[in-house]
Amino acid sequence: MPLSIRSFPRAIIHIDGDSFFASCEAAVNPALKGKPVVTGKERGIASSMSYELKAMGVKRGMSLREIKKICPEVIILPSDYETYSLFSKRMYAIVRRYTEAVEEYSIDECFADLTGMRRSLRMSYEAIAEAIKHDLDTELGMTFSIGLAPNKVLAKVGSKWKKPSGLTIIPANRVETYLSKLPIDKIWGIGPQTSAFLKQHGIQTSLQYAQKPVEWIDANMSKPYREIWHELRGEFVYPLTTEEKHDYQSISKTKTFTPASADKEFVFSQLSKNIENACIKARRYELAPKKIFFFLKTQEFRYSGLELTLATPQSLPNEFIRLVRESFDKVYRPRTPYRATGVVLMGLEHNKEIQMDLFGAVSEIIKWKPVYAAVDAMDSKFGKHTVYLGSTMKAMKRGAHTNERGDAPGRTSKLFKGENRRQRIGIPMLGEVK
DNA sequence: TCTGGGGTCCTAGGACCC
DNA sequence: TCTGGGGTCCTAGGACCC
Repeated sequence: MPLSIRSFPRAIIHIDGDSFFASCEAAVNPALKGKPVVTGKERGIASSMSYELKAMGVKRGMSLREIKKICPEVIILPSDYETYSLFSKRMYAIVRRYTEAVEEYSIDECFADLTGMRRSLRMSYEAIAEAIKHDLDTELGMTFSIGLAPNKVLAKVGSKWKKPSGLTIIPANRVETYLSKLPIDKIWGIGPQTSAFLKQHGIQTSLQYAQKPVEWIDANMSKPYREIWHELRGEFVYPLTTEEKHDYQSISKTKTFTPASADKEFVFSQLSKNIENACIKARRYELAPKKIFFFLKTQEFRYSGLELTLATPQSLPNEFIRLVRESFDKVYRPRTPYRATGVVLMGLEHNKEIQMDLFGAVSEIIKWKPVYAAVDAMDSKFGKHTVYLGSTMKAMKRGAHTNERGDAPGRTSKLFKGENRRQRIGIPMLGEVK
């Protein structure tokens, strides 16, 4: 019995940039086209690689040393997220020429809802998908893979079906063809834990999962996996999130440093820097966290951390740094080499909602406000960390010669030429925060 | 996969209230 | 003082994604 006989109740496309970071690099520098290119130099492991390298068996996460053995003429580039984000924005803009209903899912992927567009565009869904692909490929100078299906999960199956540069259409009445040989762990949202569980119950393929009786699904699976089951059967469950992001549940900043360090002040300054960065982001979205979680990560990848709560939600780093300083010794173990620190800001409220009842605390915040407004203005003019706190200084100095991407001349993208974005002045003007 | 960095959502259980 | 039932909020931990 067919899973679903309805034709297209909805037409959802998923668009996925092929080898996105490596392709952006080649689009900016055409001399790289057709060459084995990998990004991730700053980490020493591959984050994105061109199809020339994929053909040789190079995979994400592989060490660059290993890749050099496989392909001695490989071109290794550091990640340049500013350029990639720019291409990402261009991708969204092109898709929006066809429909406003676009979900910006990640830097190299988006969903769009084409339902009802056949009439206004006088094109079939297939023709619309082809036109979008044509515009993306020619205008961005790289290829994209597209899936067209009745929902997001199946559109994802489609975009992965043929890569690179594929366009795969999965109508509801042909779902079985695509799912019958597709391993269940290839489905978006089904990870190693769930596929191991399903395997124990004799389920290997996506079709076997989709064909399980609803009673079995309800009795054995939690909500996310019940929803996936419905989508695999051609139903529309997951709506697109098309509004611009203006809210976060949490904001986090973590940074690894090599080599690991047992120097207490250095480790603390790394935390201080992460706090500053997280607060910059919170202010950009006008969010005020009321809780902070900070942690240290040892060389052995063990974590120790602490969660702290503020009397008043706010987004200026001073108070967070003071709090973290106070309880730092509860987390830090002397003579232990740490490889990373991180902070997570939680309980985020929109600034307007902050009540003005705790007079002392609020007036303290108000006092600092103009200072940070100026800091944010300088950052947007000259680049991040034009100005930073004294407690962050150790981290800034060391950053220049550790694994920071750095701002070496010549690596600044041509796309930002003249904008002076990467310039760093580094005046510790706010002084030490105790 | 010898391991970056940034997120989301769901579930179960406890505290507390009526 | 005890019991029953129901609601809300919060937290910790798990699983997954790019």
